[in-house]
Amino acid sequence: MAIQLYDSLARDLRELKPHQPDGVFRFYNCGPTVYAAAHIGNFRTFVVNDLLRRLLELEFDGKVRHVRNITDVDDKTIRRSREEKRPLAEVTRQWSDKFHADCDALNCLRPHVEPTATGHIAEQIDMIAILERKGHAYRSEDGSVYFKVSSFERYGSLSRVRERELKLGTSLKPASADADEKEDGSDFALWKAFKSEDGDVAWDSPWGRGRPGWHIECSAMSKKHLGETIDLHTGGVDLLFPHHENEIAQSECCNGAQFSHHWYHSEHLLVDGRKMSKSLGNLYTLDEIVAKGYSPMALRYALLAGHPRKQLNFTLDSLHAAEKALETLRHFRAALPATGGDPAAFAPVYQALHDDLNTPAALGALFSIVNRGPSGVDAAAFDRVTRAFGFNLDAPAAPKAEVPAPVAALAAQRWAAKNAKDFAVADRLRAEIAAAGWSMLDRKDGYSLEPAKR
RNA sequence: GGUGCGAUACCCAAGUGGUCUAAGGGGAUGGUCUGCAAAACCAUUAUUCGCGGGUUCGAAUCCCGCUCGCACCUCCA
Repeated sequence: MAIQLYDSLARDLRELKPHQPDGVFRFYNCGPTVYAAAHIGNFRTFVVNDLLRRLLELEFDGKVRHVRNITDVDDKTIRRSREEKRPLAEVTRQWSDKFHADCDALNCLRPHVEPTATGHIAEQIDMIAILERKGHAYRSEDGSVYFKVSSFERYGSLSRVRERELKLGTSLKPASADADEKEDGSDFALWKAFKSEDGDVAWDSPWGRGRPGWHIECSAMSKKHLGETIDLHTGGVDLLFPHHENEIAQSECCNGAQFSHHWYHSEHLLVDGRKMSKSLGNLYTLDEIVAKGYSPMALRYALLAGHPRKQLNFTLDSLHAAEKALETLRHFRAALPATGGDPAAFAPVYQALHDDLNTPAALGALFSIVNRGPSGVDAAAFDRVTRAFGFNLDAPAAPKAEVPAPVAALAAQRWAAKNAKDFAVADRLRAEIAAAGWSMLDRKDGYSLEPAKR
């Protein structure tokens, strides 16, 4: 069964397939802005895209070209660089590295190409120049260049922004900082003239010194690395408008060709039923999750436990559930015979994944198989299916915490008491160890200590 | 004000006209095992799907109304 995926532009499920004669599936995923550690909401999008990438590679026999950019110049990165009095490149390098480390921990495959905005200034300038030449862009007094939205008939087809604008109450129309420079409020910057706040971040261009606007980078990098027309463009729902709407306008006006055959947007993560925000204190990074004793793999599982096109309410309970579920999969894998079994047994799992990335249904189908027991299950087929999900079952469940000396001493005493069959003392010591927040696990030949489970 | 999404057991979450007396995970409870625990394994845990109408032989699923929640509306994945 082919992969069916919701298309945000067509507003319907559509089959994913390569459109170029070489049969390579071209896939662009809007990547992170590297000015701080990414949070778990960002990672939901990247984990979902990683799952999609894995399914595409299975479906098209590895003929997939996955591009995910890094936004390394924008208002936020510049602000961070100035606040810390460090060069922009140093700041963005730090957070790119951190992003990569986090993605590795979450078992996300590296994209085949990971272009940066600063590495594609010339390509962006080229596109802007073409847009200006074709009459889709204009210069303002200060040397900025704006895209003329009214010059693109189909503008708003992705987000239906036209309908929205018509009905928009005037009171809510926000005053944009550069409103005076634009001919129309919905026009957007292609090139931003240099301002003193930009410090030393500036490039020469036909319009003077400045820097590219945000939207143009994806159009330029997509064109360079995948061509004028791609098979799929993805990102979080927040990018639907204005970012992707603007990308379509720029790319199609510049190239005179359809930009992407398919658009996909994954929904946002909520934390404890609310939007993540610093003021609510519910914004987590991967490091914070790990510090709470959960594994990155559990986070991956938890992020896939809800349907990607539905808001997912993330809670620490969901990480606990994920950790347990992964443990069940590990035990099941260990119980599988080396060979034999029906390789087609996991078809319902793939079927659910191919049906618009229905990860909850797919996990349900997987556990239905697991619950029937290991006999007759093909180990290699099981490994393929866990690899498709991107679950690395060899990854440690959780980092080992250091046992405090007093707890270790109590444990040694209890082990001695137990071996002396002084069970009253042994039980008392177990209770003390538990009160200290630890569990003592007895085996025939010894014992180990673990932080107490909730 | 506009746009979109959602409401399924204690929590999370599939299912969108009959195979649903509703998948799956967590939790809880009981059992096997264990000196006792833990882990593992086994079993149980919604005749019901926000509320009220309607359509249909048949509805969690379609239609109408209502209530509640969430998100988005110019640079946030």
